[in-house]
Amino acid sequence: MDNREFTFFSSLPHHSHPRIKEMDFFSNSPSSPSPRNQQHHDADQTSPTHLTLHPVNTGLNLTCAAAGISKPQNDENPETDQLSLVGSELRRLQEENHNLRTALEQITKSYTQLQTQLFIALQKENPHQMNGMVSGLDVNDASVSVSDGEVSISNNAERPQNAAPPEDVLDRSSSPKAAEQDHNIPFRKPRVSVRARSQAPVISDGCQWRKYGQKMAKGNPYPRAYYRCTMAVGCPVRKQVQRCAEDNTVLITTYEGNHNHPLPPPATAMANTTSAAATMLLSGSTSPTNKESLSAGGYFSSMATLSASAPFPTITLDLTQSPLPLHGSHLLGHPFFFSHKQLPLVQRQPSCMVETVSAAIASDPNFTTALVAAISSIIGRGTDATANNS
DNA sequence: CGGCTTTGACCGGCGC
DNA sequence: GCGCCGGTCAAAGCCG
Repeated sequence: MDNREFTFFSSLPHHSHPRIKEMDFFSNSPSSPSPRNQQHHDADQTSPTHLTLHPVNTGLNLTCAAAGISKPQNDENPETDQLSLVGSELRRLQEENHNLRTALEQITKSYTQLQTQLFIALQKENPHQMNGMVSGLDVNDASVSVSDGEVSISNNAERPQNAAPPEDVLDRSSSPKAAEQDHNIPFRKPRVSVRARSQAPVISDGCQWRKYGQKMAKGNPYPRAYYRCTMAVGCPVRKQVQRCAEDNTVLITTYEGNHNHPLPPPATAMANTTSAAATMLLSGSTSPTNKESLSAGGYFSSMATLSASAPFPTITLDLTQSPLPLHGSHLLGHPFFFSHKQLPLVQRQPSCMVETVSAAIASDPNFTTALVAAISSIIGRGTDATANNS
């Protein structure tokens, strides 16, 4: 697996350091090597009570620390000048930060698109090799597209050559044989599988589900339950819930199909974030080493895989590493896995995506739940988008 | 009474 | 062709 994404994103903090170095507001020395050192300076020199500066709230603490400095024996004018200097520097840095974030957004977007295009091009150029890599996908009929940060996973074998509205796609989902007869191509539905630790029989994901069956699956002592989405009439989305045979604390939820209705707010909010995750997952694998799965380059390699070993192309998210691998070395650089504590002041991502995910990871115990619903929606929107584009 | 779960029957795909 | 298996159906029962 290549580490280009890792290198790309993990380089961000390094790039940021020289900028942050200029933001040593509290040190008498104009050059502090890092925000961490900045904190030490602050605690050691200006606050005998070990005033700690949270990296995210540096601005707030800056005000407090500056106000807390009482040096009556010193002349007031140099301090005022210093404050004004700090203020102007802060404004300059904010502007610079804005520019950097804009540039980063653009670069990230371009990079993701290029990765996707390269992957598709490689598939077409070397179908035999790629067939070995994605044995379950009909390479010539599978496509991955990214638009506006949203990923579209589609298998053109599922739909006719002429344009078809989402409803038609959904209809075919319920009658796979018809699609197979029409195109003489095996029908494959994309799926999203989420592994999460839960003692509950099922994780609530904001949608309403109705159980319509339960079976004992081979090789697993735990029954597999079948659910159908009942949030809207005729919604074809289904999910299977089963405990992991090896670890009964792990609940495996597999989603299939496209919602034909708006998602609940929690799922909708997370949909954008997980679409980014899926984008990274799909775009990071131009040279997979595993023949059965396309592992996400860099950040998602430890928790998400795109498996095409059939019969269904399946994205699997492993959320059983609890807590989430926020402290894993190669995840630190990914926007998806930024925690607030690790975000330097000027490197907070501009989109609400990062805010939402970071907050969810850090504080929301239902993160997994929301994530599940969101991923489910991604597959739906992706297929719909591709169907509409064709 | 409507919606949901339960559970055995049924169906189609697939491998031998 | 047969049996296995996964997935779905639908009748019966439960529950608020």
